[in-house]
Amino acid sequence: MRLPKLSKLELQIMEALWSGGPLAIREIQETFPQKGRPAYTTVQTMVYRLEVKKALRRARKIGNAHIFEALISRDAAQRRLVDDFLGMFGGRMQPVMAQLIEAGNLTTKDVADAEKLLRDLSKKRKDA
Amino acid sequence: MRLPKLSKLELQIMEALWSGGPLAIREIQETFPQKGRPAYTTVQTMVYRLEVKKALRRARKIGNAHIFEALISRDAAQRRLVDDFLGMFGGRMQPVMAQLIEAGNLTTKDVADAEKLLRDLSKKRKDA
DNA sequence: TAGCATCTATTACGATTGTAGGTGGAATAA
DNA sequence: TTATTCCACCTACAATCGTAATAGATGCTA
Repeated sequence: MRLPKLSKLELQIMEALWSGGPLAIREIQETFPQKGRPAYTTVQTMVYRLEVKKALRRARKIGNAHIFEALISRDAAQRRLVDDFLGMFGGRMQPVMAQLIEAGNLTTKDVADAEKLLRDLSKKRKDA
Repeated sequence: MRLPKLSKLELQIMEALWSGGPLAIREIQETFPQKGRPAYTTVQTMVYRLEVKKALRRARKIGNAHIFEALISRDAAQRRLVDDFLGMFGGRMQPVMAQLIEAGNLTTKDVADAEKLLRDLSKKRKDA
């Protein structure tokens, strides 16, 4: 499993590490909104499981608390997520786009940005 | 659970019903490619579970075999799928698009189509 | 009608995910 | 130094999913 599959909660934990640097479990837990915040031990359990999956590791210790850091990149994790998602649609992009647009998730600006990104990317690929 | 969450396999089964009309379990099973086709009873179990979730129902009987039909629309199911997916990204569209494009999942044509769809849609909304 | 093929219905099991309690040890505050 | 707080570690458990076997009923075929 080069790129383990991460659940939503696992992703939220990874997100804390990606954007907040190495953190202790208590700190990760506190990145969740008070409303509906999971128990300390719940976060702990998920962190341990992420450790088993080699998605993160213990970087050092402060007092008796472990400090964890991400081992896989946000990009890699998201890539995996997108792949799985597309798999749900049989890999066909068209219905996905249609769905995004009809549900109003995709704005004109998003599409314009996408266009620009595509242009830049194809240019870069030509250059290389 | 107005819109139950469907797994990949469940979606594939629903897909058979959506595109193939009411089907018997054997028929659903045979829509899977020979290579890696799940056992008859595996499909059966999933169909039963979809029945409990009210995603499909027994429409009638032929001989002693039940014929199943979809109760939820492909659109509704996909909407749910997209929502969950966006939830994984914290609801932010931008990283999703970036990911799709960088992974090469999104072509120039896809974006052009999206643009057209957006235009048509905003026109329709203005008209209404 | 006897037997084979086919279905239904039930049951089981391992993996994953979300949830968290309990126990004991370490750090800190008084 | 003692009491309180915080943390680590282990254990548990229900729900969901994928997988399928088994047993019993039904229908078709020779």
